[in-house]
Amino acid sequence: MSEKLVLIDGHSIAHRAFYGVPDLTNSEGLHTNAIYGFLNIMFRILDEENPDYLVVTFDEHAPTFRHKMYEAYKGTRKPMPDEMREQMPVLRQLLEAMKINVISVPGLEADDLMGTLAKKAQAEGIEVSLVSGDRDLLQISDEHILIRIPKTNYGKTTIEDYRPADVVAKYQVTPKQFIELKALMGDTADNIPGVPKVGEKTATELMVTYGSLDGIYEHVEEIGKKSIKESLIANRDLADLSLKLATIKIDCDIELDKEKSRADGFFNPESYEIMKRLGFKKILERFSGDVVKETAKAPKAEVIECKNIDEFSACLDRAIKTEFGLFLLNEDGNLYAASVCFEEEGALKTYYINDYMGSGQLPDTICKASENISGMLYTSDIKGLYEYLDHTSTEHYFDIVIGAYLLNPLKNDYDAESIAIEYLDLTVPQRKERFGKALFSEALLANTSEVRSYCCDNAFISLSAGLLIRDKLNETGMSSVMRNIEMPLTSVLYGMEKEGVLVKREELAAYGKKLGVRIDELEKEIKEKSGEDFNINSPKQLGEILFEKMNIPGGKKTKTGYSTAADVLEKLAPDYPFVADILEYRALTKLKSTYADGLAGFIASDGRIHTSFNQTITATGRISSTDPNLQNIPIRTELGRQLRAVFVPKDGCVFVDADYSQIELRVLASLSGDKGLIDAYKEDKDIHRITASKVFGVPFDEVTEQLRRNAKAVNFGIVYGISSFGLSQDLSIGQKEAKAYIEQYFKTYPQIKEYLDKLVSDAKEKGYSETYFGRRRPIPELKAQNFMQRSFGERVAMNAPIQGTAADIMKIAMINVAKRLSDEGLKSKMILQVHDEIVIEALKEEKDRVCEIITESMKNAADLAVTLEVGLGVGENWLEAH
DNA sequence: TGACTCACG
DNA sequence: ACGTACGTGAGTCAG
Repeated sequence: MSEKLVLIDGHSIAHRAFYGVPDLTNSEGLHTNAIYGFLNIMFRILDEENPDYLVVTFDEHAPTFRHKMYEAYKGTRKPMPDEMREQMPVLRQLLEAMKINVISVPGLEADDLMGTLAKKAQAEGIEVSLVSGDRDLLQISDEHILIRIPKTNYGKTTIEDYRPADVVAKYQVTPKQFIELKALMGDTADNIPGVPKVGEKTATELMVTYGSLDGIYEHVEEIGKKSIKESLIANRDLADLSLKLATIKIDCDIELDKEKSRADGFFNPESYEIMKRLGFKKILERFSGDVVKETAKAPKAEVIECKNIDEFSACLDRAIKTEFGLFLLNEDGNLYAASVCFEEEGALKTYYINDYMGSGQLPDTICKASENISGMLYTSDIKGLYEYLDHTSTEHYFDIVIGAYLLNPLKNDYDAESIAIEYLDLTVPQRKERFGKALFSEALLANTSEVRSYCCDNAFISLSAGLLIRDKLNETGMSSVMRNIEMPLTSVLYGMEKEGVLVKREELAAYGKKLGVRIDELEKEIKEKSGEDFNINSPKQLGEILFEKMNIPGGKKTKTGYSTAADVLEKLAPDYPFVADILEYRALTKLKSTYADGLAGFIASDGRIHTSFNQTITATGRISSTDPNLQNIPIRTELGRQLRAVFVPKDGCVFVDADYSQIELRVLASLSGDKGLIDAYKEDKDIHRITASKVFGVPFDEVTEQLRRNAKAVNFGIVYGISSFGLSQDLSIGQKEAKAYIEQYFKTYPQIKEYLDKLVSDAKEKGYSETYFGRRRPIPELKAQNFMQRSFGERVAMNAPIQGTAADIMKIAMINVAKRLSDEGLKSKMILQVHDEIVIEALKEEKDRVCEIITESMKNAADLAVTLEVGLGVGENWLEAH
């Protein structure tokens, strides 16, 4: 098999990446999107092709010969944006660290370099793949030179491959003719003038008819269109110049250094350091554990292994009087080992105890120590440690994961290793790199010293990063959110997860069975009507059946085929009963697989479902729920909401369910200070109806249902960061009409408009938005060049403070509810939260008191210009209570 | 693994 | 002109 070379046009791929990948910056504020996008494209190609050689070429900035020829004639290239310019040297530095042959020759364009290298490699019998964003290269495509043009859309990369046949198929000309085609039509981006009046269509037609530039001029008199003919004749010199400009050189004075170009050695300590600095976590995973260990710095604190539990206990007693990092090695309900890091005699020390097969007293020792902390405990994921810690108060606890989340809630995860990189510039191996897929119990037997190192690293990171994170929270004004909201909430959520919610297993099964019967009927009917045995759950197959086989109008969408989304199908359903069947089938299978069957798998041995409430996921400050998600249990359809009847209180209890009424709109009214909206709320009447009355100028009592619906949609839209398009979609009206509604709305409530504008301008200036309580959300999209991204940023700037403030209020309410239940010695327990709703499993005898507590706590969670109203329900199941 | 769809606020 | 509502999580298909 012949050898293979991948040649990458560095500048053009970086350029593509820069405009295709959303704005990214590392912790130093360096923009990284072009580098990141470049690497993704490069790795994608390398993974696909596994070449023997790899070369990346760059343009030198000095004007090149070909350009000079034209620049003398007219104009120059557009300058590179600063955000991209600053990335280029870093990219080259990284590629060089990866031992990649990076070539640039002053005075030579990347095209010419690549053309030459490709041809020379080909002459040696090497297969070449040439990667560029620039279609100029198509001219050197041949049977052994494949031109690959990556396109990045929505961060997703597709690659167009061109062999000569593909060039002919797409442009109707051979690669060689492609040069002349280009000479005729010109290319402003490449400064090729072309022949005036000749565009892509004319040029193609001429080339197809006469075969070449010379051919065209030989027959120039035969050309029918007078203006074209005249332009061709008058501009022969321009055509010749353009041809020279468009021709890529294949005879530059450069050789392919095969040894230097070997495609290996990418993942070494040097490149790891740079990737780490750039913050490319996903790519760091490509490095082997050995490289990671090599780059890891020497021990960060002296490690001392305790011989027995008493020794460790003594260390803990010293630690709890000061600031200390704690790490607990636990898995599957077992606590195996612990480490504690603190300053002693002027030096950082980490004490470690391995209690696997030891005294068994470790949990007790930890718990007792935690009750007597006078200093501050720093750790990660404290909610997962409350099994072993006293959690009646969180005053002396600091969770670095939550701290890091508050500082930047946009990250995907906050494991200790990433925090170490970001805040300490310290690389430690991840669990996977140290132990692979082994359980801790297995690793403790196989590799005790690595486990010790893992534990001690973590305790060290908790303390050192914790102190930095604490300081940064102070600097950013978020220490109050941390201390008064997030940390107290950890123990509230722990309690809710531990309590869980009782589910009637048999009724859930019966519900699923009932769905199954109807699903089978529908499936049979759908397959009969369509005359086809196909997978109804496959959007691809379904789309083809609907829009091709059955010829239903309402055609295309999406990259992969027809859209079969509900909003598309709903428009068809009235005319096609078949489509209505599909919709019903979809709704029922969703209910069955996600809820009936899905939830059943989560019922624990105590008959209850214990979800996870995640505190570090959302960009706005809401909590989320997983495994299972109990925040999206159906309610909007009758059949779906029946499911809620299987969530029940235990014997002797009822559900008390409280929800905020329009909390986000009330927050908006308060924060904006809009007199009209605040007064509207004071009237204590249907807010959407009042809005309709004011906006549409209709007396309150004469507001029709339709008008009220419209006003409601606008109210929602405002909270989402209104756009006329979005509103028009929601209401199925024209965009003009939607725009008129919005303008009318802003005329009615002028201070809302002022407030929203200010949110956007403030966020643009600061780079982040802020809730009433000081929680921040960075909005890098506001600086994007791309209109779409920037508009998104603007909507986010309007929505995040509103959604986030509402989330803060709810969290405060939950903390107060939990505190009062506990202070008053009540046994009732908060068990669920669904953003604006709380469910309490209340003892029947405590029910009335619980209703008072929850209502008061929620109403008084914040002091706003508008009262927070709370709806209350009591019932024997969730359906009844809500 | 990503795209699509759909459940909730 | 660009191509959209804000915030989530889970199941399924198809490559």
